[in-house]
This record gives sequence, structure tokens and C-alpha cells, in this order.
Amino acid sequence: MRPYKHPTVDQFALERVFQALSDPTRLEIVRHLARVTEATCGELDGGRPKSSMSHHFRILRDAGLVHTRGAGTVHQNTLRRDELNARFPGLLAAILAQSAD
Amino acid sequence: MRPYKHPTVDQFALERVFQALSDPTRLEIVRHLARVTEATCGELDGGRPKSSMSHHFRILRDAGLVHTRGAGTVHQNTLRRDELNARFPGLLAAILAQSAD
DNA sequence: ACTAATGTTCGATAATAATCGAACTATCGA
DNA sequence: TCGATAGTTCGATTATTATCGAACATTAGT
Repeated sequence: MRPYKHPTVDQFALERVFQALSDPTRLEIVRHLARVTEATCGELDGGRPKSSMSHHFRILRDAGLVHTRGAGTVHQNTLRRDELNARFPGLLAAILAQSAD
Repeated sequence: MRPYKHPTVDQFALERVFQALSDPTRLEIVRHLARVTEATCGELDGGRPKSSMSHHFRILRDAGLVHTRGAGTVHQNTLRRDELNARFPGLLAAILAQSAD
């Protein structure tokens, strides 16, 4: 399996990040990842088809929000906390503070 | 002229805010408003037709980002800084820190 | 090898959103 | 009241995005 292409920190674009977070499914994924620090794609589908989830994960990856790493037959996803905080200080905190709603 | 309908702070939805900010035109408007603290719609069109701008301003209003007030024949727009900071601490700062790009 | 499990990719369809001209509204000033 | 200015609303068109089934790829275990 070839590794995924992830943007570097200096390639992050705020507009793309907002676009990624403007979907409820993806916002939910990000919040979940904030709690567990690592999760497979399958753990996060809410009964949604795999192809849909794959689509959302790709957008999150392309925006720089999520890192995906193949681990055997599974794909582990993590929030790119440190890099996001470095590039967009306060952004992640603002998102996650809302989790309590 | 009837006053605009603006959401109250507790009606703000993060997802809607992100959706509003995911468009380059609107992100530009927000950043501009952050600098000038007040501006008319006309000042912010970049040659774009008025109907398009009106559309973008409405989305920004509905998300709670911008307050619009009729002032004579003109409409003055302001960033709802305090309310945004109250509801989404850190968010605005993260957006505006990026302005220097 | 064969099988099962996890995701990805492809292609089609449906749903959302952006864009813009034209007609309309409201306000100010002459 | 007439004209000019600033925005809004409407309707149509185009462009983006989401959704999902089906076929494919990769890895682990037997």
C-alpha cells in the first residue's frame, strides 16, 4: 500500500480547512479524533457506506487536518494537532471547545 | 427599510460559520471588516456584481459573523467580534492571524 | 493460494451553492 | 416629485459537492 500524500504545514490553506469543516460528518470525525487520538475509518462511519467515508477522509487529509497511516489491513487516522496549532493558533481549540454542545 | 434578521449568540452554529468562511470572497470580506471595523457593501465588491455581494453578505449575516445596519441609503457592516469571541473563543484570532499571508 | 476484512477508486445521480442580469425597494438631495 | 445611489430579490444557469453501489487493491490469517 502506498503512503498517502499529506500536505506540509506551509501548504495548509485556511480556506481549505474551513471547507473541510463545513460538513457535519467531517466535523464529527475531527471531534472524535480529538478524543481518541487514533481511530480507523471503520470506527467512524455511522452506518454510512465506506465509499462516502473514504471521500470525507480524503478531504480532511487534503486540508491537513488528519493524518492517515496504513497499519496492516487497517488505516489509522490521527488529528494533526501540533501542526494545526503551529499554523492556525487557536483554531483547533475553538473547534474542540464546542464539542460539549 | 426593515432591519435585518441577525442570529443571537446562542443561535450561532460552528458548522454554519465554517461554511460561510469556506468561500474566498467571504473570507476576504471578514478580513477587511476586521481592519476597518465598518464598511458598506459597495466598498467591498471587487468589481463583482451587487447581487453576488448581496448573496455573500447574507450568508455572513446568517452565520452570525457580520452585522448589517441600514444607515440612510447605505448599509454599514461590522464584524461581530465580541459575540464571536464569546461563543467561539480563539476562532476569530485564528482567522485574523492569517491575514498577514 | 484462498478467504475475509478494510479501504480506495470509478462512475452516475442527486443535492447545494455560486454567479449574474433584470426588476424592484428604500433613502437622500435637488 | 424626480433622479441618483445602494442594496435586495427573483429566476435561470452553471459549477461544486455529496452520496452510494460496484469493482478493485492490499494485507493478515489459515
